[in-house]
Amino acid sequence: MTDDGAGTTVRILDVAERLLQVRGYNGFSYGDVATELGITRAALHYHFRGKAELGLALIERYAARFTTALAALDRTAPDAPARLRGYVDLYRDVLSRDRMCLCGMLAAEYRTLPAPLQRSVSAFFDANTRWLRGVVEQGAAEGSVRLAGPPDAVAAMVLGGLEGALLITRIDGDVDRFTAAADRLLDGLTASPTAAT
Amino acid sequence: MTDDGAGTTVRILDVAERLLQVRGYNGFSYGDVATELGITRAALHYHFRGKAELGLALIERYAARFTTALAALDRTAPDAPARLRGYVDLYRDVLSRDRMCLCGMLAAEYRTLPAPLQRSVSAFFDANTRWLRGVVEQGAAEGSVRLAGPPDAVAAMVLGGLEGALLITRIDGDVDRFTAAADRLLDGLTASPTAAT
DNA sequence: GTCTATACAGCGATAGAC
DNA sequence: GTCTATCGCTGTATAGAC
Repeated sequence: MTDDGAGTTVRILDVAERLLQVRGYNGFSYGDVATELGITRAALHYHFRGKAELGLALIERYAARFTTALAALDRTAPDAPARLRGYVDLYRDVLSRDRMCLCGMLAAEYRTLPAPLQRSVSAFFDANTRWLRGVVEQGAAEGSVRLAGPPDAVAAMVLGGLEGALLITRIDGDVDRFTAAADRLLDGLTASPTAAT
Repeated sequence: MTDDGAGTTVRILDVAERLLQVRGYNGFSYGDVATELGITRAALHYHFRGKAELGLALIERYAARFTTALAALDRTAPDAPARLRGYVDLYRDVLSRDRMCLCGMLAAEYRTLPAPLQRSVSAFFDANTRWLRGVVEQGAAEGSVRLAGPPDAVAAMVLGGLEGALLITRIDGDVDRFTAAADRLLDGLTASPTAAT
């Protein structure tokens, strides 16, 4: 391979990603990352010109992973309700690792971010909303999803609902409470009132 | 009155509150507040021993205001659906001033907060969840709310859904998108799929 | 590719004058 | 109640040795 041997760049990304998801962009420093890796801050500047570049790389890697996961759901999930359940699972996995969604965290700090990061965060949510809108439109067409409003509004509700449930339940790390809240969110969409989980 | 003349303490709280709701706890400094008020950082330390004490005062004032607003809803709103709509309005008002919910912001930064702030943030969400649970239980009893699961889970869904919708729509300040998403959140609760109210 | 050394701005906080 | 002055620490970032 043509990487840098031990894959220092990847190890930096891994550590920084965890710090960003747990503490936020303004809550971790180059020093935190360097200390944890046993290298110096100066060494970090070799791999990433500055904190903004590191942050941008983190968003892009995260968004790429998400895109892959959504494509996998498109392939494997048989129908819209299954895709929505799979989408919820993506968020629950984040919570079960004691983290906030990387872009949800950056959404809170949005006004303090360098412009390129703002653009990437915004693009992440646009892509998620588009995917969700497609799923609920498909579900409405095949009769498995009940649309009580414009597909865009339903997509925004699902996206916001999951980000918010993550934000709140992460306080005490209660995965069951997240799951219960997410189930209520979905069964207003996918279930007839008699078939609750 | 027995205040400090021009009400400097209140003016500090007002400025700091806005900075906290827009930039987050780790995104503003004593210097930011002092500069905006035309005083020095040292003067700030006269009114608040440190940033943590300022933060605590901000949460407590915010929570007290919220408690007052919820009590007002209990008095003025005729039934559960009206109370829920009034609750949504509280969040929309925050968004229309281009801010994030103060405690929602602190929830994102939770892991970086001093312990007293963590306790206060946690208490804020507990109080909101209790109030929402009471409202949906009342609504279920009077037949105006359809409970698809435990009242606690429904309350968590509403709270998380609104915090998340706020978090996401604040990116481009789209109040209409927030309203649309919040409406979808509520009409899964207050409308039956076969017969809207 | 990683280091030492360093620069410089900003942070929260304190002491003491006015 | 606000100021000046100062402290100690941390922040990001750079230059240049190895």
